[in-house]
Amino acid sequence: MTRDSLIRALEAAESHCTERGEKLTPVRRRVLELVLEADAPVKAYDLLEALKPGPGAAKPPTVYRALDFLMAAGLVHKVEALNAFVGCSHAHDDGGAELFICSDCGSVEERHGAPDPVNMPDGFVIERSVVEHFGHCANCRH
Amino acid sequence: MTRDSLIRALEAAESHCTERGEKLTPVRRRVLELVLEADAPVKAYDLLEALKPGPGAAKPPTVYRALDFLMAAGLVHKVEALNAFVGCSHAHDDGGAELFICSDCGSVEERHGAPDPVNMPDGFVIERSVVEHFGHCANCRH
DNA sequence: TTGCGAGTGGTGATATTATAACATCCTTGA
DNA sequence: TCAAGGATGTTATAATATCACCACTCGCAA
Ligand SMILES: [Zn+2]
Ligand SMILES: [Zn+2]
Ligand SMILES: [Zn+2]
Ligand SMILES: [Zn+2]
Repeated sequence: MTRDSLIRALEAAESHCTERGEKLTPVRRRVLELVLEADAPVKAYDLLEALKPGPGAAKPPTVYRALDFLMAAGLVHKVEALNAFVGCSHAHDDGGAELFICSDCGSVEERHGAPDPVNMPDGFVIERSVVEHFGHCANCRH
Repeated sequence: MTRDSLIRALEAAESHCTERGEKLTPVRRRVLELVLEADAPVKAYDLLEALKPGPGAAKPPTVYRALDFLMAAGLVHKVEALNAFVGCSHAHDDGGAELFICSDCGSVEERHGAPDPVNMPDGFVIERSVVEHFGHCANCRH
């Protein structure tokens, strides 16, 4: 992610929060920035490390609170199978995204609007879906 | 799961392992039994507790090794979003299953053969997919 | 102005989930 | 008999996540 697009993403996040009547506070903004800067899913404790140099050394709850907020706002997604987090440039409030994660380079592509499963159990109503595909991206195929 | 079907599942698991040239040892068998008995995804440390009464009190590695083995054999799946495990009655060696998990009662239904995603990034090759749907089963709809 | 209350973040402790590293035991077959 | 591999036991620790409590700030109403 280039410097410019990072700045644009942060501005978009700012107004996205405002629209929701919420505040993108400095801590939250900094965490989002770190997640967006990373070129692969990033771990909570790596964020913690990255925040250390700042004035108050951050503790775990600080990071997890920020991540919870950002996830609720649709600005960050959790990769469940990795216990790691990725930035989202779409800012969609609906929970679900379909993630394609390259096991070689760590790059993550996000897609939306997957159709409902074909073979759903009778009467089941989906509330939230976790869909994570692991494999090799076009750049990493040998 | 009834007593009878539990026994049948264990027998099937036994022969499934034999076919693969592997052994369903007592620890592994016991862990599989516990997972199959549960009517909801079960946590590793709950298994650990359940194994305690036995002769040698089990330690974490024991449980995780058994789970690793059972997952490799396709007898157990991990629910990534819950850090929990469910038994599989299909014994499919290919990694992927599509899970429908009721947030009310914890019941899990498994389906297979979901079609490839429609909107895949260009050139991406999927190796393993995690698909977990959370919602409400037919019994729990209000 | 004063005081309340919601929201936010700091802090120390702790809970939960998972693995590393090494020792022991047991089978199997040369 | 002995070696090799695999399965398990054991101790410790790493990695991930939450709890409980306090302090600060801001907006707002009495
Ligand atoms: Zn997204
Ligand atoms: Zn790649
Ligand atoms: Zn299965
Ligand atoms: Zn249900």
